[in-house]
Parts: sequence; structure tokens; C-alpha cells
Amino acid sequence: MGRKPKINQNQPKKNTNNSESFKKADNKIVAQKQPKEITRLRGMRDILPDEYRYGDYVVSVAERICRAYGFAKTEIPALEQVSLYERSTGKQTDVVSKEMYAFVDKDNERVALRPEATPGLVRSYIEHGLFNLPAQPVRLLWTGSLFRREKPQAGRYRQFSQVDVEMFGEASPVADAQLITMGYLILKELGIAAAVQINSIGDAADRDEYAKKLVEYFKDRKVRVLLSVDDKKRLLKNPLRVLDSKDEGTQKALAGAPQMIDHISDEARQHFVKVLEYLDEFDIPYTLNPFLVRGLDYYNRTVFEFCPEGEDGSSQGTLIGGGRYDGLVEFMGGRPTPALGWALGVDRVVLKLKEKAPQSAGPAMDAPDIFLAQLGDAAKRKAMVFFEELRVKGYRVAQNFVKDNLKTQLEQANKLGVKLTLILGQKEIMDNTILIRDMESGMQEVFDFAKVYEEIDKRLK
RNA sequence: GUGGCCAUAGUUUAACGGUAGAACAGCGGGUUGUGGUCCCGCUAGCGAGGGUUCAACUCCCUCUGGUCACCCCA
Repeated sequence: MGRKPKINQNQPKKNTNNSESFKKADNKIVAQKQPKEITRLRGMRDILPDEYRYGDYVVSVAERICRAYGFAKTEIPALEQVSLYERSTGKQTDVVSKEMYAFVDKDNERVALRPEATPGLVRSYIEHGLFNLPAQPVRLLWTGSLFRREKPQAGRYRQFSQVDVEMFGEASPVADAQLITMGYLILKELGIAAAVQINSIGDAADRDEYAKKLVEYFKDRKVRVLLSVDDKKRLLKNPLRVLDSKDEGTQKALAGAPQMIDHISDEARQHFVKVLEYLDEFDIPYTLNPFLVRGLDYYNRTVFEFCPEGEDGSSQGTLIGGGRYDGLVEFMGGRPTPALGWALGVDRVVLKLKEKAPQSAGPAMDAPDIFLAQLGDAAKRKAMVFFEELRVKGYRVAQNFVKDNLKTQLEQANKLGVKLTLILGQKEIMDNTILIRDMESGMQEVFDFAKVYEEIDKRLK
């Protein structure tokens, strides 16, 4: 919050305005540039260790569960051709048309920082012929940063992280249900109360047909007057988006509107019913939301969103969002390949995690059990060797060989919350012994150095 | 991108149109090779620029950043 310190390029701290001129070697007077503050760019942030552990924890839980379901970690470029996103995400979408960091590179190529992971993963799938992989369907797992030039807000940065899963080559509704299950399990393990909303938007043809019906419906003066200005625009640009409008008038107007579910093909409906059956089987609670549509062009059939309980989603509350995109691989130049996926917004999940469990045990720092303190040069040398030995044997040990006095070292040991502090000094070196101090009781005893492992094992139990 | 609210040490904050106060953190002490609790000291701040005024951290404007709603999305 608030101001962050600025890095002033000039040494004297107070005199910021010393834009003096100075003489160069050739005696020409050159105006010195105003010292510019170097700060973070808007919507960008540094994630410091204390904060980082939350995201780290979320990612580790998500990745572990995804791996268990057969997904394998993948990396893709942060920079791609602009046309990749224009074609897949959709040239008309806000993500591509307004929010993408796109520029012309030196070799005259239009490139963009990835605003989404799915297009890159689809491109990668096609480009490497992953449909030839022995293990089908192909299950890809990706974690990383994405870039969107939006107006920043809490849980919404211009560089943000997602965990993405994508499954290629599987048309069965089991796949839909499994993916939703994975999302459910991740949030559950993180202790976040979230509910999944689900809908089917049918196939591309159904959508077009339905969109026409919707436009038709709103031609009626009586319902049209209820629409907000925004929604009238939407009706022209992307009629389906009117469905999840937050506007009260629009919601009233929708009361008598044709339902999407009545306008999707029998196949798509069958598929949807199956998905729901499997979810029932897995005992995953869900809410049918006939107004759920998603903003990206490529979705078809099943779409879903996990929102924190008590929040009716659709805003920036969405924790996980995804769906099917059976047509995308072919549209992008690959073979016809059914596919689906979701994305988890790491920053938003972290926000919820901190809300629910500010100091939960999960995202704790790597807490050491032992602190190794040293006094005197000879002891330091021995301690350095000993420390490495402890590390290799798997003990979680902290140290500060840079500080020489014992007081400081014990202070640090205390702050780290270790159970034991081992103390090596001149005396101990001479006697070939070591001190073991129990940090809670403050009791300490001398032990034969040879017995140190035996003793710490006993005490760490 | 549109609109509202906000901006004080590293962090959380107090006050006032008249010299910015605290807590926590950090650093150093309370004699030597012993932490936590306690005591003392030190470091450190009005986001930037302009205006009004004898005087601005305080009032006004602009910018920057944050935040909330909309838009959009994870």
C-alpha cells in the first residue's frame, strides 16, 4: 500500500533538484539530465519472500494435484506473434484489442507479451505434433506470468500468474468432469470455500443460432427499454455477453428471454447431462447457471467458473475459469481435436487464502529446526564443514557465519524459532565437544562431538 | 478506458493553517562465550509539481500511485 521508496540515482539524498550543468572534457557545457526516479511500472509488483510463499504454496498444491491427474509441466514463450492471440482469443475481445502489450519488433515482426496461456499451448501442441504422442489425451500443465494492460486493482495486476491445465484429444464428458474435479480439489485443499457454476453454451452453430434468437428477443420495445446502455452495445458486439450482465434492468429484461439450454443441439445437451452426472458421481457440488458465458471466442459446450462462496462471480472474483474449446485446434491449423482447459488465478486465490487463513500453516516459510552457532576462527572453520554435513544428511539448519558474537547468533536462532542451537567455540574445539541448547527451556549441555547426531535426533523427535 | 475514495518513517498509524508524535521492525547499548521478557539510545517520514496564504503535511489544481465500482478477465 501507499508509496514505495524510490531509488534516487543521485547519491546526495536531499538534493533531488540538482540539475546542474557540468563541463565535459572538451569544455562544452552540457545540461545534466534531471535525475529520474526509477520505480516500478504501474500494475507491476515485486513479490517479496514473505508474500511469495503464499503464491508458492498455491502453485505447489495446484501442481501436485494436476500431476496426480496425469498433467505434465510445460513451458511456452512469453513473447509470441500477435496473430496467435488475434486468431485464437479473438481479435474483437478486449483482451486482445485493448489490453495486450503488442509492439513491432526490430525485424518488423508484430509481437505480443502473452495475455493468455491457452493460445501458446495450442500452438505448441500443433507445432510439435503432440497428437502423435503415445499417451493420449495430451495433458499439459503450465504455470507462469501473463500480461494485460488493464487498470490495476487488488488481485488484478498487469503481470499476473496463472496455473493452466489443458487437455487435448478427449471429447468425452468425463474429461470435463475431471477437470472441474481437479479445480474443486485444489481449492478444497487450500481451504477456500468456493462454488463452481457451470453451463453449456453448445457448439459454434448453436451459439450463432441462439445469438440471433436473443437479438430477436430484444427487438421487442418492451424489453429493449430495460437494457442498459452498455448492454445495448453488447447486443451488437457480442450478444451472449448480455446474459451475464450485472445490470438490474437487463436482468429483468432477461426474465422472459429464450434459454440457451433449449437451443443447443441434442449432442451438446447429451454431453452436458453426462458431465453433470459425473460430477454427481464424484460428489462435486455445482450450480447450474444458464447465464454463464465466457468472454473468449473459442469456448464451446461446457463452461465453468469457480467463485468464492457468497460472491456471485462474474467480476474479478473468479478464481478458476475454463471450458471446452473443441474447435480451436483445427481453427489454428491443426487437426480437428477436441480440447478443454481451465486457468487458476494465483493472485486471486492468494487473496482469498490470506483472507481465510492469514497465518495458516500451509504457506509457512521453510522453518529450520537447528541453528549452528560458532565462536572464534577455528570453530568457524569446523562449523562450516559441519553445517554442510548436516545439510547433506537432510537436517534443516540455519547459520550465520558472518556474525561472530554469540548473542547475535542466539537472537537470530530465536527469531527463526529453531528448537535447538548447536554451539561450537574454542573450548569445544579443544575438547572435541559441542554444546546443545534447547531454545525453549534455555537448558544446555555439553556433548561429545561424536554423539551429536544421536542427541539431536533424539531431541528433534 | 469511465467514475468515486485515498496517499504521513520499512510497516501500521496520530495530529494541526504556525517546528510532524507513536507503535512495531531495524541498528546499538544495559562489560567478557548465551536468545525470548525488561530498560535506554539511534536511524528513518508528509508521493511529485504548481497555486492560495505572512505561514500549507493540512485548502485548491495537475500528475503519479493505490483502492473500489463499471468495463473486462483469472
